[in-house]
Amino acid sequence: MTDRPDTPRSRRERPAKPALTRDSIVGAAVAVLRAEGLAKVTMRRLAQELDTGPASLYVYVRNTAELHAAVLDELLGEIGPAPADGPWRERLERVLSAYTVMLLAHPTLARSALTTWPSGPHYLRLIETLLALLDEGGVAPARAAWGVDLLLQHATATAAEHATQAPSEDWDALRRAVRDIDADHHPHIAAVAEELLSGEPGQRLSWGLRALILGIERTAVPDRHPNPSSRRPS
Amino acid sequence: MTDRPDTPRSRRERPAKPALTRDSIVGAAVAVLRAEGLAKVTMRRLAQELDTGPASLYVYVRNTAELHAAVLDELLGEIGPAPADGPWRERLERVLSAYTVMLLAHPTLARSALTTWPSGPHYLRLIETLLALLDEGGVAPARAAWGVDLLLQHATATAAEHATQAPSEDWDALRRAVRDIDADHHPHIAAVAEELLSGEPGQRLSWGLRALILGIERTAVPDRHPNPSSRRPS
DNA sequence: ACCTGAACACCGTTCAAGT
DNA sequence: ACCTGAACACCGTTCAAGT
Repeated sequence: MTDRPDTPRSRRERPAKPALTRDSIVGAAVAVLRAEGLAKVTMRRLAQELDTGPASLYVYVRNTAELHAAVLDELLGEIGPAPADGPWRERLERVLSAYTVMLLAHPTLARSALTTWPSGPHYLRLIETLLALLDEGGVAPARAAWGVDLLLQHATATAAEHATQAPSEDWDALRRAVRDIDADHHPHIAAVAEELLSGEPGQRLSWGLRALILGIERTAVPDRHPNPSSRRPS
Repeated sequence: MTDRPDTPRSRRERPAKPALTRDSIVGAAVAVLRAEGLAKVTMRRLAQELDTGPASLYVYVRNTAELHAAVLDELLGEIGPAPADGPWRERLERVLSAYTVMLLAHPTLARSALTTWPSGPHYLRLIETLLALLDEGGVAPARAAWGVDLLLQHATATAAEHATQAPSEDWDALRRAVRDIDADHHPHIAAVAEELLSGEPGQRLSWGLRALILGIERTAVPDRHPNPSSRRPS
């Protein structure tokens, strides 16, 4: 922040044009995300922020989707490490909740995370943490591997669901449709109408995660190399 | 298609301007979706298709998200009824697979379905079918109600994951990252690297659905009215 | 190699004015 | 009430030309 008079600067009006690098682009993207949401994290807006034209960004970032993935990985760095004590199930649930809560602050980012596979360092660290906890719980490695995918997908999709433009407008429509259902044509919906709509978001997330963990523990993954002699009972 | 000379028509060049109704808009949307994908199902394009200006569509459709939801419900009408024989688990899996396969043909539609809650008649019919199958399997109603949400979310998210613009580009990045992982820093990832990436999409979907169903069956939903005297063991 | 101005080909939505 | 032209305020991405 200190002004260094010996630094040559061609323009005096702006607070020093930042060097154009991948990091400076992602940094600007995170700043805009925080201040105005993902909708404003566009190539054009970032170019403006970095005092250049949109075309320049394409030297460092393949496209908008890749940029959003980089932003997500950056935010992922901010969820703390896994809690150290307590039963593994609870710790697993807490890590995934923290991930979901972070995404809930930026649901549109969750939406893009479902489509573009993140592969940054913080995402890999999260996967490592989840695998370690499942391993600690004695979950068979193959199930754990596929399970991580299922758990992250659930967490991400749960956050993404909240990325509506007009919040609770189509949710209202569904609620009305379920409440006013014709019991003759849809007896099962009518019977559980209240339950379909009940529950705090936090309760439903927690229930979903626990159901998933149980299912992962107890559902055998198909053999990768179908070889009768090496088949172990599961 | 027959030309009826007695029908008054102000313009002779176009094949008769269709009446502007919600149905004609959704119909045009489905046609464009089939021919060119959801990316082209825009207000402007539809207006052009219906020989009017984009502003006219807003009389019948609140916004683009609502339009996409209507399109999804329309397509939902085309997946046949639930299979009649076989164990309930298998039939449940088959209904959800059919839903997923339909969405896989239009992954971007799956993406929007995660955000905008559909509430059309065909979607309600699907929910009814799922509840009926879970009921047949003896799954407690409250678990079935929350479970339907989980199952549909999984099916939708699985399809949405395939909605990449540049297919298998970031997936390649993740695969490289996992294969080249540093075993010292990420021992668990290194140990199951192959499993993380293994499996046919169909196998993983099937495994995921079975894990979910099991978890739903066996995970108790929290009491809605916490009342000690009415608490039943689960 | 890196950077960019300008262009191409689009968007969603609103609003005042018409019928 | 229904419909619309025109405008407002944007997009992502490419490419030829510059340094």
